[in-house]
Amino acid sequence: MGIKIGKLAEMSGCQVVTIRYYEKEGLLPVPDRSQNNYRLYSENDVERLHFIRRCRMHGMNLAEIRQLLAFKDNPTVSCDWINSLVEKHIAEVERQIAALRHLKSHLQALLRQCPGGRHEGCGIIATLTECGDCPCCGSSCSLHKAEGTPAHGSSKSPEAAK
Amino acid sequence: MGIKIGKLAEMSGCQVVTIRYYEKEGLLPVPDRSQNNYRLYSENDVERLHFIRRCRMHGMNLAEIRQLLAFKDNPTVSCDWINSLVEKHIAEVERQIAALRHLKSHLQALLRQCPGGRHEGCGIIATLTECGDCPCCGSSCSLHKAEGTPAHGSSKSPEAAK
DNA sequence: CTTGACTCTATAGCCGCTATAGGCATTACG
DNA sequence: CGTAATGCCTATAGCGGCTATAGAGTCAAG
Repeated sequence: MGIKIGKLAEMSGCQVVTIRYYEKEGLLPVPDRSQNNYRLYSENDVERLHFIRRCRMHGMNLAEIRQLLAFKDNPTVSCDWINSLVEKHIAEVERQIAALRHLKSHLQALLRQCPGGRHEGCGIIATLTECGDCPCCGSSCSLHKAEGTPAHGSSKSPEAAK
Repeated sequence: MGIKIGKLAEMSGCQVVTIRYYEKEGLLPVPDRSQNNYRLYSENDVERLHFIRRCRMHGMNLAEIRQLLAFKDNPTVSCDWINSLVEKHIAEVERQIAALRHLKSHLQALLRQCPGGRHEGCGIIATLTECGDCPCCGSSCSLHKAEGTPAHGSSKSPEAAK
């Protein structure tokens, strides 16, 4: 008892600022303070933070984690909704995998448009400029509509937790 | 010539605000204005916006699109870097697919922990609480580290463009 | 003449953090 | 004892790619 925030961060593999953020978001309880105003955590908090981190890695967002924590703290109703939640996530993951596979085939088709080394008339630019149906799957291709494809280009480098 | 922003939005399948946003970001040129201060676009702008949208659907971020547009406007150098860019995206997409597949197996494992209908001792909660190795792949499982898994839970519903 | 559809600007919010600035507390070393 | 390196504190702003809201001007139809 009396774990400081840096130690907790180390134990849970997340950042100090993230812990304070979770506190602000109401996922972690307001902790005791030492006489010099440092946050002091207990073993309970360690477990709770681990739970939160594990949920995050399973793709849960903070609102869902809040619900799960509320249930965990006070499991008065059936947990069927948790099964449904997980099923919903599985379906969403499957949707994303399908979208990414589709995207991949598009990108591969793009690559074939340009053999490289050329100084003008890049086939990739040309293909991206064309208004016609896509060479991969025609006018009904879902890439022609706004689809919930994750913007992989903007994902941070993992930088594996030290 | 003289396409108003609403029409352009309709033609390109994106929102009016998004067009203004692209202008602010320097992807679309500052357009002419009608005498009542409405933006007026040309066929060139239509093509440019289509190009941008198509790039977005291929997972390019705005910085990358800026580069592609600069090249398109003034293709003085070799386009090899565009091939590399697309290859980089393919690799990233593959990484995400692998991560999502892994995540899916985790979620499915979670589902098996709880047959449902029970009023306490939910197996999913218990599994997420446990500190031990994950039931799917042991302590070395990448889900135990911070991995660049897209937060599918927070993705907006596609709401397919009208 | 009012209603409704469209346009304009400016600002704030979304998510889950991450970064920065400025300051206090503790500890190690000389 | 001084001082430098940590670690902790608060508060605020920024990331990406939009989306939402507020408040106001413009225009055509009924």
